[in-house]
Amino acid sequence: MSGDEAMPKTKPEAGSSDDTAPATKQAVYDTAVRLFARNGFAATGMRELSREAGVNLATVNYFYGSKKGLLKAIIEDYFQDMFAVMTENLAGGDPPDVKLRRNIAAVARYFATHTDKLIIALTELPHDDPDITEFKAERFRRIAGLLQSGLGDAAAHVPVPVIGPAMVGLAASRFLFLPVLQKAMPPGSRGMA
Amino acid sequence: MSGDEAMPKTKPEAGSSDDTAPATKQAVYDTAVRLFARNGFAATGMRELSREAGVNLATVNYFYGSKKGLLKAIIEDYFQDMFAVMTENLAGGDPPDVKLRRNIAAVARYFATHTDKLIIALTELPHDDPDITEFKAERFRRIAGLLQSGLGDAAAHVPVPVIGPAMVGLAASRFLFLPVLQKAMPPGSRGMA
DNA sequence: TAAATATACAAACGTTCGTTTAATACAGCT
DNA sequence: AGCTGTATTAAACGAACGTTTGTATATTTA
Repeated sequence: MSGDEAMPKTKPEAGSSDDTAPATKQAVYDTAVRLFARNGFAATGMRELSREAGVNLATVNYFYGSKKGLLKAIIEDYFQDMFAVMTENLAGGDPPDVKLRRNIAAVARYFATHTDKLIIALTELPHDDPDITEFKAERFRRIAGLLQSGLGDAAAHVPVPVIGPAMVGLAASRFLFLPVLQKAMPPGSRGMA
Repeated sequence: MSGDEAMPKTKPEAGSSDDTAPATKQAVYDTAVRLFARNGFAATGMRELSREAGVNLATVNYFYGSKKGLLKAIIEDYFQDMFAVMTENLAGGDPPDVKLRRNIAAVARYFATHTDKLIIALTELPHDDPDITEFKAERFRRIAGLLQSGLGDAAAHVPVPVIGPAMVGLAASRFLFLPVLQKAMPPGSRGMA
């Protein structure tokens, strides 16, 4: 159960969306990631958000145009991160299985360190605001294409429709719901469903 | 890839929560399941709900006390279904692996036929309204205990913390997100992430 | 029949929503 | 100093929110 592949890279990680952004904008962004992930997008109000961020109400719309614009900025950011991670780990001349392995490890590490963004990107998925759905769909396609081309001919043996849901299942069971289920179980117990 | 176990049962399935319920109450319930699953709980308004159900606005609170009470009724219903399915399929003197296999098959079938309820029970999970979270947690514990006791000593080899997330992963990747991801991909394409 | 109960309704309650406007503070620059 | 553009603010907007009230209509019970 060991390999000698190089340690897969997960990106140095800039603060979030824009390094030159004013502190106020950054506070809005960070607070939104936290609140959207914790309480859901629809359940998070602009006043709660601005209050928690220590920022004026109008500041949110000033920087992001609208509440939905703020959500899109977060999602866009998430997919840019994923794109960077996968681009880096699927590159090189290594055998496809090595590249796939280290890519999955890197993505899993990204999930673990950016769980809030993962939650935002995944949990509202079944709810179809056509606008957001299409926005996400376009990014999904690019990621899928990246995986497809990164694996080359080997993609026929590990097709995206197989590896894709597998990774979603990993993310869902381990990073989205597992912490919740564990919290739900009595501390000494050892079960969940 | 075949077995001679009996066909696992998924329950005859009553309409929903109460067979003696007035048509109005039933309409509210069915519409709520559909809208909550499609648009999310927080994003679904009482007026939209009552309009779609062809029912007066106040009727919802009359039968379910509050919007949150309606959500709880749906979740309660979902867990009762699960409890019934698992009780039935984990019973009997068959070897634990047979019981486990047919139980998973039955649960998967329930997921496939009641995807809306599954979405409602799972997607809002990471968002912690303390009230709803505790409500779900208590049901989770009962389900976990059921699996634990149904497998007997064999639960040590397939512990609930292993089989639980596995089933959540199955539900998430196959019944929650897969349809969305497929819809997001161009028809002729064959990828997703 | 008379009383009681369950169901359904329209209208309005007070609150909160996301967004917009107009004004101000404060840089950097000429 | 005056000008310019970015950043920030308080105040207000109409719309929608979940809930409550009061009343009307069936249905059941006695």
